[in-house]
Amino acid sequence: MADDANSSTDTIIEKPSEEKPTEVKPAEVKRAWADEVDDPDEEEQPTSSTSAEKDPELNIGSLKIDENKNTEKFLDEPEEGNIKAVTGDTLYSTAVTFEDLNLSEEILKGLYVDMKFTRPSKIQSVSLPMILTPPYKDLIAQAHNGSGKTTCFVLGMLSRVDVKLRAPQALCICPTRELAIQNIEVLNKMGKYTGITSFCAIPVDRARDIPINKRSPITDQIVVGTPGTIKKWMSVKKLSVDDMKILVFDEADHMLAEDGFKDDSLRIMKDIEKSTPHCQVLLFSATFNETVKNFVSRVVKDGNQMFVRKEELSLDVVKQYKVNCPDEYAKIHVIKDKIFELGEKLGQSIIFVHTRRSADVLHKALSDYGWQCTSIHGAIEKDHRDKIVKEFKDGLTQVLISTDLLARGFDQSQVNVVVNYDLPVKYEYQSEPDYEVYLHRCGRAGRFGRKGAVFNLLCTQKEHMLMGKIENHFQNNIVEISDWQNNNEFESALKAAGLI
DNA sequence: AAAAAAG
Repeated sequence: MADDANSSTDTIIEKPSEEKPTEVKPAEVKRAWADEVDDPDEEEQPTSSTSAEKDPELNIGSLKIDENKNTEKFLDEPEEGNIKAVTGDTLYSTAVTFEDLNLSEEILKGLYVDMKFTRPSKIQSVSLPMILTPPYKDLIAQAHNGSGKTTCFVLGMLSRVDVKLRAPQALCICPTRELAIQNIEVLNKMGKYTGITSFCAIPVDRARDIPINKRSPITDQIVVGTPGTIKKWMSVKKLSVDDMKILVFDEADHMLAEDGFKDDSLRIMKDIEKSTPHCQVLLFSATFNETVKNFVSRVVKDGNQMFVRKEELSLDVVKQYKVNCPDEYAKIHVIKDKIFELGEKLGQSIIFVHTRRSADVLHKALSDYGWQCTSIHGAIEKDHRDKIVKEFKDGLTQVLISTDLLARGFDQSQVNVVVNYDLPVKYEYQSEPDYEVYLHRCGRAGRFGRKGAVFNLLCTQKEHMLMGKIENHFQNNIVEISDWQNNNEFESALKAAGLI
């Protein structure tokens, strides 16, 4: 990463007349998310003269907002540490309010009334002007888990499509069915008053599937789905890309990784390029390792880029612990006696496991002890997967066992405990931890700056070694719980995490 | 020695 790349905003280019350009200010101050409202720095950052002319109440460049505005959401919001904006020759204004973005009345209504949003988060205020301002440059955006990336690309898609044109104009590609469903739900809620319609292109159980040749072409403006199904719809010409204006990759590092969906993603990108000269490409993720960062920077050459340093990516508000477990039995008992008994009344928990089989085994073991929980992985019937997720999101279940199916993107604000029953490892080198997946798993807790705790259950020498590498990688100290049977240790852990 | 998607 070019560390000096954050100062390239000196050239002003022609902007639409009603826009008042101000400098993109890469946040350089390190701070914990939850400190945001108490942080005196917030109010003392220099104000740019252009924004002062525009509205004396509005202090663009800092995060101060009109005091008449409801700042409730503001209090909850995570603060982005160290974003670097490489803006090339285009100057963008950061948005302090959603009104600053020239969003339509209909979209604003969806944001305020249905989403109950009051003000853009940091990533939103920086990236949305880049997305919505001509010449609609491509964008690679990295921001913390739970900081509101989905809103960025959903608003981008909603704003850029023409509701009068009954043809697909925006496409969002996700790594799992669950994420596609979640994104389309956000989209539909935010776009409720726009008249824009959407289509979810994901695999369904065969019993419910309508043969594709019997289906009519998609006329919805926005399509959200998984790579295989999108490719299938495109190949039979039921998904036209002729009018495509904006292409989004959610969890983009995984979508463009060698061992992820690279081939599918590039195929789709090229097919769109062939039939539409100017389709804006947006890549969003909380993680971009060096390899994939280099690759995506080549794929999306002339776009805007914002990255976060890896040491600042680990969420401070989500406290991480390592639990010494002498054997597998101890791991199960930690979950049974500590996570269930202490954690249950605190909210919801997700337990991550390495394989489908261990998900089944753990689920059965806990059920045999009489504990209610559910489990999800890719070998489960799709209708049932949807049901498990819905029950969990509706708060009907408290503990969900999952493979890495839900490691990325899954957004359930009530989750404040994550358990790594085993640590994620790289496929090629199983002695190397998968740092990105680790971070994504942790990110299931502490959504939008909320408190959370992660318990890593360690048994073998290898697991301790993996843990050490993770601590070293993110340069953070993970507190040890030495006695897995000690209630006091768990209680003080939960207390330190702010959960009790 | 994997997960997911999809075939």
